[in-house]
Amino acid sequence: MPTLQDVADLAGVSTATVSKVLSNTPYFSEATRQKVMDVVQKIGYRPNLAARALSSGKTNIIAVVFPYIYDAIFKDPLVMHILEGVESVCTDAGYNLLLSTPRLKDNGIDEQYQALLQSGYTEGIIAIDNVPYHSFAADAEALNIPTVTLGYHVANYSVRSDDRAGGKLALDYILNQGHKHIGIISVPTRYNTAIAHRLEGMREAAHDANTTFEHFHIVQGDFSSNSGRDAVQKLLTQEPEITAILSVNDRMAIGAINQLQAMNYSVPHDISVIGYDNITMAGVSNPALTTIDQNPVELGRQAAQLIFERLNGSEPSNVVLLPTLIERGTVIQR
Amino acid sequence: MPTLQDVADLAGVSTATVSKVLSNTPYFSEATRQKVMDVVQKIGYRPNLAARALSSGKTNIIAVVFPYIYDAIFKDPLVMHILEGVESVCTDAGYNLLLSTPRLKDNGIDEQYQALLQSGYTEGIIAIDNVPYHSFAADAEALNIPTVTLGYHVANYSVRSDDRAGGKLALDYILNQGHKHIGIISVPTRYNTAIAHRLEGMREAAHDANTTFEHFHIVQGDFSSNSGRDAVQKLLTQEPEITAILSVNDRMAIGAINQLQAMNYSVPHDISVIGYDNITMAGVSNPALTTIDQNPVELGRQAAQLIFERLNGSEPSNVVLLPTLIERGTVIQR
DNA sequence: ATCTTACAGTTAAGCGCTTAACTAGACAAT
DNA sequence: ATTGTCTAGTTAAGCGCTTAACTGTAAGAT
Repeated sequence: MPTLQDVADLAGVSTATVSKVLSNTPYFSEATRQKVMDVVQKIGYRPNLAARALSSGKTNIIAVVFPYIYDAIFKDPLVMHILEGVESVCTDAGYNLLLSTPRLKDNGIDEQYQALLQSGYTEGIIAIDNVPYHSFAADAEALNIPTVTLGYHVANYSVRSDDRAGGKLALDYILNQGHKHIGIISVPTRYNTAIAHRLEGMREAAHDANTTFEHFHIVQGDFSSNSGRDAVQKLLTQEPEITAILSVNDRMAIGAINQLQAMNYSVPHDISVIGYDNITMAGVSNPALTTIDQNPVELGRQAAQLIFERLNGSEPSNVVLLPTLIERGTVIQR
Repeated sequence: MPTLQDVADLAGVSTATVSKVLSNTPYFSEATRQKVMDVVQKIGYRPNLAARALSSGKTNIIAVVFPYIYDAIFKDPLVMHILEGVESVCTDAGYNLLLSTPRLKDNGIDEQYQALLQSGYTEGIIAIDNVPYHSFAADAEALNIPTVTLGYHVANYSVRSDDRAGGKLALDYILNQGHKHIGIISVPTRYNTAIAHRLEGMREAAHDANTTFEHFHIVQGDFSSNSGRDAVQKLLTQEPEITAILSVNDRMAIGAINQLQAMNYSVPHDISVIGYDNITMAGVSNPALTTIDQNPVELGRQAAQLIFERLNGSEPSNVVLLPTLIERGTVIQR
């Protein structure tokens, strides 16, 4: 593999000059630039990034951190869509993407993650950070690595979806369709701040509609569609008159629909269902699921943009994206 | 950030000794080992990987290469499951994962991908490589970077699912259930060698059952569930007596089911459907989809294992994994 | 008593870049 | 004629590791 030295020799200049030309640092003449670039082209020189990293600290690597916790992250389409957004911006900026999936250990520290942070490899970190009891982004910031958070942890430099608005949007919609007896499928919120916000939004919607959130029936699942099935059974024994079910994610909503159909309820005619996330499946389930879209690709994009702004020395402000309602076939007027 | 030199100074030994201790290279005494490790522990030293990479060529980075082509890879659950398997093995081996999504350019070369390959960052490459007209794995091998292929391209060092066996498995099953009038939803095979093999397997199954593949009706989709819907309509106008439909992926199968239901056919009573891939949705669709599972997580695992064997200097042989039939609710006896 | 051999550790070069500090010429201003 | 400033380039140090080559000691073999 050709080195800078090779280029310098062939072009008849010093390595410093080659380096300057390649990084567009003054001062050099147009003639020299040409000479250098010709050689670069000819021998197919490309810089050794490890050497550059060691010497300059610029690694051209952004790490995306997905904590490997309660839920298999590789099964979560939301995560993948975020990754898609991050990828597109990083690629355009000429950066490489490193995937880190730290585990939450008993002593609070994932050795490997810590080693990565201290390895000098990561110029910046984008971390999904919505587990209440540990912030992987904070680990990075502690080492002065520029970090952007997706979620609710660190106040500085974060992008997130407005889950409160999303929760409100969902319940507002259901209430506006005239539903009174409503069931909610949630998860234990200590696992997930985002979900807590969605419930807050629902509480707000209830209040605005002059009813109280406590009036509704709420059962806990664990994000899986099976837990959605179970939830339906609990819900219907608690309150057989339910006409609408809100789920805090689509998978449980789809599980709920399947269970309802198995119990010979018709969706939406007997019972309406609304989900949250707009996963692919929501568009092709039967009937197609009405749900809330967080626009996760855009979340990822914005996060990547924020990182680059930080790397360029500016102080970007947080971004909060508004979710949107996707009306499909599982909610009707009552 | 503390350096090797710091450790050496504090432990009262040379950097060479520290390096030896950390890499377990003989010769040093147990006493020295203790001294060094104590200091390492105390000041929280962790090696700078860029420096190590420059000096030794070992970067601790494996790149996973997903060509960004016809289909948005971040939407493909198969890719994600493979990634999951790769991740688990790499993490256990203490390696970091770099994600590369090269584009297929007109001149055949993705500058950024090429730059990555020549950057010295990647110790090994795992490439999904099933686009017939370009091998990204070959690009890497050309630069002497150990590569493992997922797919059909390079003969040396590859892991793949036995798509021929899978195709045969699917059609055998349908034929054994007594179906005679069969429709097949495929895609243009010049896009995808794996699909071509599945069709080959079906051809074999037909032959074994003393019928001919040409006897069946075959229509082309594009992997999307919408194209599955369209396919059903074409299929039923071509041959209204169809009692079973094979799709080469689950998404089209699910689209097909939705369309059938919309047309008031009952699945499986009027028409049986079998998919391929066993995506999450297959388990929770209604009725749940009978399909073929490639065990993609294991594919990823095996690929990672192969890479590490290559890095350790051995010459592993290719692995071919057998897919399995997942019997659920969309196929019945006729 | 001498020669090996094994062990414990050090010295120093070098991986391929970047960059601060320097040189030297050309031109403008005083 | 002197000083200052700008431009175009070079020299050389250094980033934090690894590793080949070397030194010195102690034990074992003859």
